[in-house]
Parts: sequence; C-alpha cells; structure tokens
Amino acid sequence: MSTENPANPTPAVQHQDFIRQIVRDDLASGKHVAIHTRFPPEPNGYLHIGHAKAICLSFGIAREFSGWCNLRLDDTNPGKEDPEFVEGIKDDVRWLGFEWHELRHASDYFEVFYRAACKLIEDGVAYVDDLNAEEMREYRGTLTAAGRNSPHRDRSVEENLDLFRRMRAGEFADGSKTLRAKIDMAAGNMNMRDPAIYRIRKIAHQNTGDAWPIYPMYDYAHSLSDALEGITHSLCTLEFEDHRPLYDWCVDKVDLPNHPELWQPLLDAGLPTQPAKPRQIEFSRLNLSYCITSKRKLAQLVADHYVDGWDDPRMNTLRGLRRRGFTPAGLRLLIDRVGVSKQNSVIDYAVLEGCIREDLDATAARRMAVLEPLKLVLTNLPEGHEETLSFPNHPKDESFGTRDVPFSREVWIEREDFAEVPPKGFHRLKPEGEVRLRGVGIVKCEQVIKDADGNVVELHCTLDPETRSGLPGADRKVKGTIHWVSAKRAVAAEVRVYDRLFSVAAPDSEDDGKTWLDHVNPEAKRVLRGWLEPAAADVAPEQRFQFERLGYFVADRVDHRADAPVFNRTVTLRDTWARQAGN
RNA sequence: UGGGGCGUCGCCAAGCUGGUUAAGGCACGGGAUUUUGAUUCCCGCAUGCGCAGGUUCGAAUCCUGCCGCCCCAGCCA
Repeated sequence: MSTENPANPTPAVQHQDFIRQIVRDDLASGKHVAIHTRFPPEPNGYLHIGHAKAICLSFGIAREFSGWCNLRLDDTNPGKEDPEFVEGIKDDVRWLGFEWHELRHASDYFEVFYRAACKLIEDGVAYVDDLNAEEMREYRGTLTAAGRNSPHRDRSVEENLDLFRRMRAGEFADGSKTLRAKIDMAAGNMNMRDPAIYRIRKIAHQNTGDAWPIYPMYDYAHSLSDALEGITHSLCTLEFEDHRPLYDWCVDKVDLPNHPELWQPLLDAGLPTQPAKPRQIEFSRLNLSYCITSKRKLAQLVADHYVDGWDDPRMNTLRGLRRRGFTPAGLRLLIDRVGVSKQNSVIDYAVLEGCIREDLDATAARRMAVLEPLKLVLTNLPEGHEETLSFPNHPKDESFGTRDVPFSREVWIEREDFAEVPPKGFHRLKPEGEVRLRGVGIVKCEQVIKDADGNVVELHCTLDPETRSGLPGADRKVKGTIHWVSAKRAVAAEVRVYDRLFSVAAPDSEDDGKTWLDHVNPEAKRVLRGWLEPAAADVAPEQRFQFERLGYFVADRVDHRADAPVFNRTVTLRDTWARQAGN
C-alpha cells in the first residue's frame, strides 16, 4: 500500500546547476574518470532539514554520475561529540534514501595528520607557538588592520620538531602551545594569518580513547581527509568560501600523492587510500521560513522541554520530520525543486508542504476518519441496520485495491461539516440541506437535535435510496460530499494534530525585539480523540494514509498500536475553501 | 580602497564566451473535469534583468561608477 519512493539514480530532467556543470565538464575533459564526494557531519547533534540539502547534493550527484560518496564523521573535537549522534546520523542518511561507499572518521587519520604536521615543520611552513588564546587574538589584528608575527614564529626546525613531538607526548598543559601554519599575518583573509592547525586537549576521544593529547583543527583535518579519500568534488556551504585558500594550502603543502610514507599507516590498517587533489565548491544553505536550523537552538528546545525530544514531530530535525510523517521522497523533491546556487535565500515553508503532498497523494492509501465527531442518524434505515461497503483505496491508482468499510444507521461526521447558519458558499450539510455521504448516497437533514444549552448534539437525516452508490440515481449532483465513520464499528484513536512550531516566518529575526523562543507556537500540537474506520486502525507503525478531506496522517512510529491507534497529522490537504473563507 | 561572495517575476532559478518575442518550477488568477471544496487538465502570469552611465547594428550578458545584502577577527565545525 503505502509505498516508499526510491531515490532515483537518474532524474528525469538533467539539472543545470553550476555544480553539476562543473562535474560534467570535469568528466568530459578527462580531468576525472570518476567523481567522489563526501558528506562530513560533526557528530555533535542530530541532522536537520538543512542537512538534507547537503546530503541530497553530495550523495545524489555521486549517484547521478556513477561515482561514490563517503560518509565521514568529522570527529576532531572530543568532548563535544557523542557516539549517540553518529548512530542517529547513519540512520537518517539511510532513511533519506542514500547509502555511503565507505564510512570513515576523521579520527581514522590522526596518525597521518601527525606525520603530515611533522613534514610541514621540516619544510619550514609550520611552527610551535607559546601564545595563549587571548594573546593570539591580540596578535591576529582586526578585519582592517594587519596582524603581527608571533615572537615564536622563527624557531628553528629542530626546536619546532622537538616541541611538537613533546606536545604529542603529552608534556604540555592544555592550551599552552599550538602548532601553527606559517603563512601571512598581514593577509586580508583572516584564515591565512598563521592559523592554528593543532591544539593540546587532554580529553578522551570517543574513537581513539586517550591515545592523543593533541587534536587537529578543522581546516587542516578536513582538507587532508578529503585528499586521503580521493574526493574530487568537496561540496560545502558558503561560509567556507574564504577557507578555500587555506584548504588548498594544506592540500598542496602536504602533497599526499607524492609522500606515500605519510599515509602508509592507513594501508597497514587495511583502509584503501589513494590520495588526490580535491576541489572545494561552495553553495548556499537551505533556509526555510518558520524553521530553525541551528544545532544549539534545536538542542535548547529539547533541553528546555518546549518539545518532547529530538524526534518530536514538531522538530525540523530529520528524525522529527520522519515521525511527523514526512517522506524521504518528498524531502528529495524539495531539494530538487529548490535548486542549487550561491544566492542566500529563504524557501517558503509552503513549498515543503507542497512537496510532501505531491508524494503522499501518489503513495498514500485513502481512509476515513472523523476527528471532531457529530452523530448523524439515518432515520429511514431500519433500526440496527448494518452493511459492508467496498471502497477503492486510491482514486487514481487501482493497484491499491479495495477495502471493506462498515456502514450503519448511525454514523459520525465532522462537526464542521454541518452549519446551522451556513456561511455564503458553504457546500456541506445544513438544515433542510442535502449532501453526499461519501460512497453511500445523498442524505437530507430533516431535524437538528440540541441539548439543554442549545448545542447541536445530533442530526436526523434521511438517505435517498435512489442515490445509493452504484445505482443510476447516484449521478444526481449535490454540491458537497462529506466523509463519515460507522458509529457502531468506529475505532477510537488518539490523533495528534500538528502545526508549525513557530508562529512567525522568521523566528530568528529579532527585529521586533523578541527572541526566537517568544515565537514558539503553543498551538503547534493539539491532541484529539477521534474515530477511525477499522481498516485505518489495524496498521503498522509509520504507515501513511490520507484521511479523506482532512489531510495526510501517519501511524506514530513509537506510540501506535493496532488496539490503541495513535496518528500524527503530517500535513493538511490543500484547502481553497478555507483560504477563501479567510482562514 | 581589509578579504571573500551575491543581486533576473511574490518564492526559488536557467540564461556560461553579447544576436529573433528573457527557460522552468512553486505560488497566484481564470476555466474544465471530479462521489475528497483534494487530485488532474487547459489558459494567463517580467518591453523587464539592483541603479546610472558607456561600448555596440544589437547587452541581463562586455566596460566604468554607484547602491544594497551575506560571510570572516574560535586553541568550533
């Protein structure tokens, strides 16, 4: 039934974005015979919607051009990273529909990084500095003023080598020394003002334990990791644009291809290695309105209990979106639709919703459910009348088959499908009015029953027997069709109705003097007790359905049970009526 | 005159080395079909490419000058 759309190896239309053009050119010119990419998350949090773009691009491009993509955990900063997150990351990447060529960790390369650093020292382009963090900042200068050379910049190769070996041996305290690249303290690009490439940090690492008291910095480790893995196209976001000169500096100065002795340990450990010169290419991040994509803020929502966890359906983490019922194919469609460029942009949240609807319309079986019930009695049917109707599971796709739907004299309908004083243009049920009961026939409202307070509690209607489904009279036109569930056979369910987590398009903006937390939408989760037709209850967790006229729903992957159904609303149906009515 | 990027329809985004009427998608408006006010299907939707000059028979595409927005001063990634 609910089928998962696989990630297409080759999309129907060729993308013309600038990255794919570069890849095509490199293949055509023979610069590369195969392309290799990588997705390099730091395992210090769960992946979110923004990462979906990076994943779809790096994995997707590799697949489109018959290349490879590695998953590399960038674990160079022990203490901030956690194995819990690496499992989550692996799980999320697979869920999105991708498989990596090899799983690597930056920490696999620590010995290579160390040897390469010794080489840089021997070549006279790296030195050990004694400046502390504060002094280093002072020496670095400002955006408009050049920095000054460290007093330790001109130590001899021998002294540097000795000091660096002793750093590695654990002789010095945290923060007391760093290894720095000797580049240019007057460079306009701050990244080139003798950046630190190693720091002392005596903390146990999740992979290497206490084998290392020193850890490499991002620019150094990341560029060399790419080179070691033979990455041809290293895709990253715009803010790394001015790191590219340093990236290239590291790759060129270390020159892995011509120094196999540096990476021999990898071969010895059985890790296939064939270094090459990678090219870093930057693209703009995915920003979505009504969303937050800061790991820190996402973590705070969890820690401060604004939500029930990283996988709360209100969260725009991949885990949250999954639990909410969003599909991998829908997310991939979003990334395709949005394109790739270097322009900063914000995508309307509605575009995401549209993509999910598009996928779900084709893949989700239909069911009926009533969320806010009102009883409707067919008075011209015999007392206790019951029958079984057959419904197609999908209006446009016969391969979905049919199902039995119990029908009886009393049914539940949606409270808002009846109006005692209907607004203009109302197509549903009203006193003396007619409406079609989906798959049954046309029904006329004869009597409105109210309680002592004047609330409508029940509707007495008659069913026109000529218009029963399948009969010629069923062709008779009425303006509205409403859904229903047999009161006798309805299954009670908890239905969690979700909405956007933030009530404003740009929760991060503080222009209005409020903080992002002030914009958390208290209405983002409403828990309802509704009625399901039996065929909607006895389903597996994570099964997705369209509840007709209401929207797309998913059986909650952790709480749902056939005998105690729990559904999450993924997204409503497009609703031009509600929009007209000014909602 | 610190460095690096970016400005094409409401939101994205093609347009690369200048050449007939400025792709496409989403959104939107109109219409048709419809036992989901869903879906689907038609039709419409920038004399205009941040602004101002210039080169040219011809410029979104080349030149000059402005204007606007984003990123960078972690021993984070």
